[in-house]
Amino acid sequence: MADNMKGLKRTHYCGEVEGIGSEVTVGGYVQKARDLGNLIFIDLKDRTGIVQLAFDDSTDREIFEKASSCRSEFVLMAKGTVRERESKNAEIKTGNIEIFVTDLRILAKAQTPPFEIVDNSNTNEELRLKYRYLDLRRKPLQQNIIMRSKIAKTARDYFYENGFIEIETPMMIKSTPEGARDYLVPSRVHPGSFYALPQSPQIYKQLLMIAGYDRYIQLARCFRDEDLRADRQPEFTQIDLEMSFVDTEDIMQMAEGFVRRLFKDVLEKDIPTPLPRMTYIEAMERYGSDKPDTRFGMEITDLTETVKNCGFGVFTSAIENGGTVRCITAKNSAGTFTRKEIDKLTEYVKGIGVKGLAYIRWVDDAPNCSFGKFLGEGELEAILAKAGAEKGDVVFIIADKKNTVLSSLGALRLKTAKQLDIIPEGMFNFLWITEFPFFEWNEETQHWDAMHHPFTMPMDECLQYLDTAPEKVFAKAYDLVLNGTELSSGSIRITDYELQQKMFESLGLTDEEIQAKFGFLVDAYKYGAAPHGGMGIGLDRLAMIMCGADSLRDVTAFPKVQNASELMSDCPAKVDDESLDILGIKVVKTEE
RNA sequence: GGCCUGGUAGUUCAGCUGGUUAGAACGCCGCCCUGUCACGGCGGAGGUCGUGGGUUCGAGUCCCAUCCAGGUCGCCA
Repeated sequence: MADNMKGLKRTHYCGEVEGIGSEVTVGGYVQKARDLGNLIFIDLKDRTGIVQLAFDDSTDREIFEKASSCRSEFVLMAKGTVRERESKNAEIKTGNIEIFVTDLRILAKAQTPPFEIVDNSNTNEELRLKYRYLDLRRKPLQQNIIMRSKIAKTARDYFYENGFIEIETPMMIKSTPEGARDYLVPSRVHPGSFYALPQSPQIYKQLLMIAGYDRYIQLARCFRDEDLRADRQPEFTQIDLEMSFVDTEDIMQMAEGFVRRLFKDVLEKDIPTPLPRMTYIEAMERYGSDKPDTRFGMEITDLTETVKNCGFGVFTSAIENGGTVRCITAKNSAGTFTRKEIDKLTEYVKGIGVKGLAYIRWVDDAPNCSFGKFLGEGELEAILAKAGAEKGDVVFIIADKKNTVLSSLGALRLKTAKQLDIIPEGMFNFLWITEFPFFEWNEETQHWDAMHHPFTMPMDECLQYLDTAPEKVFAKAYDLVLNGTELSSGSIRITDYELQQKMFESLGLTDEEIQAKFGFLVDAYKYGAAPHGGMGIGLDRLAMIMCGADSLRDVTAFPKVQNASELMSDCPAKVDDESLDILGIKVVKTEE
């Protein structure tokens, strides 16, 4: 039987013990016990830090015996006198003192954990996730979770101070087949009918604006049944907000105020505002991405004019077919990008839909050009000059349709930068991306889709092209990018009933479809709505970047793994037939 | 769904072109130790080499399949 806490009350957290000569009581987990024979030291930890417990020959024998039986991760409560250490430890906050223990309780023994619970654990993540409650005892993870809490608090503080009202929207809603796949929840009362978990509170927050709540905020859980990435979990949290009587500028300013406040309060960093802005088109042209990482250069160069008359058929035929030829120049990379490494990069870009990768690798005096034998006199020099290449550089060139060239060079830019390790640490580069195209041509279905969502307001000057030239319509949409990660996405909404109808028509939706999918929302706008818009800021991604973590798993208490299961509880799991019967569900296909 | 990487004591890893009894460090257990803090010393236990099949006189090692995990493309209005 374990001891109890009777007669003891905690006076201090471990990391906060002070006051030589005073009597304190602490509780915590054994980090490490050092038994020197007639002298025992125990490092006791809690979420605030570590304090050393000391036992020697003047310690009561019973307590001493108990101390010598302590093992890692035992849960203890100890009462004693704070005294100066004979030899100090500058590494820890409480390194000058120790507690000479006069009462010790073993509140719980602990099995030897399946992995060592230490700060710099190298243990396989699969195992740590299976025993997540042990992994969460580690300091780095505790600090991340605590920082996440501070971020959430700052968000509430800031937006409450600015007149926002926190309102909860439902977690069980109607499935809308647009966008990501929904997680479905079967209804018992209506067999064969399903709720969906929200991908975002989008529709509800717009309804709240119609209802006159003016400024809304919610730390909203969102769900998307799509494959995971390091920066994508199937359930995640958004700092979701919406404002009335505003245009783009007002919302961006509000968001910038939040960013400034957040980094000041949580990281004590000054983020200069206004934050830089870039249109979608400029971002694509310069970085090949709608979420460019601007912490390093290596921007895309257009070689089309330079090579349009050159002897290399791959380039000229791409241009003749309306395509383009562009490149990125990786400075001082010829040592890293050997022929073998370039072959790997070629395979990589082929995987994202490009036919090939041309390169010029400039080592020594003679640039090694993959298409050199097709070039006439002076042509190689012209390309190198245009690309800004010098000795030691490698130029990567792709010729294809414009969109393909830009996005593949954008991907290559990131990959090569990571390989070259030229992305600076400790920087926080924010960037607004504005003026998104409203429509996106869908090759599969051969019609125009909404790039953002169909309630997004077109820019005022683009309304004239709605019927005639959809490609010229840009949206009042704005994404906030941080270090190449899409942090937030927002827009001004269409508040005009007639315009909304027109947008649906342009997207090829029939009246029946509109009514079935968004009938209640469309109807609501008949009753009058102030101009409004908002955004959703990814709390998890924000926490990940602010913590310097590489994965959302490091800032999520109980994350899912790549196949969307949770290793600790082993969910999702089958349910018994009776439960299915009640729901009127029959499983016809199962994974073996 | 595609591609890439990985899976060997509790943990992190080594194990060459197939060849005696599969090793190391840390952890764990026992004994010793009065100023440790990566304590130290001595001793010990611990392995179906992810799983299944195949090739071979012989497989941790080669081949096929499969499972699990990570990364990524598709996907993510």
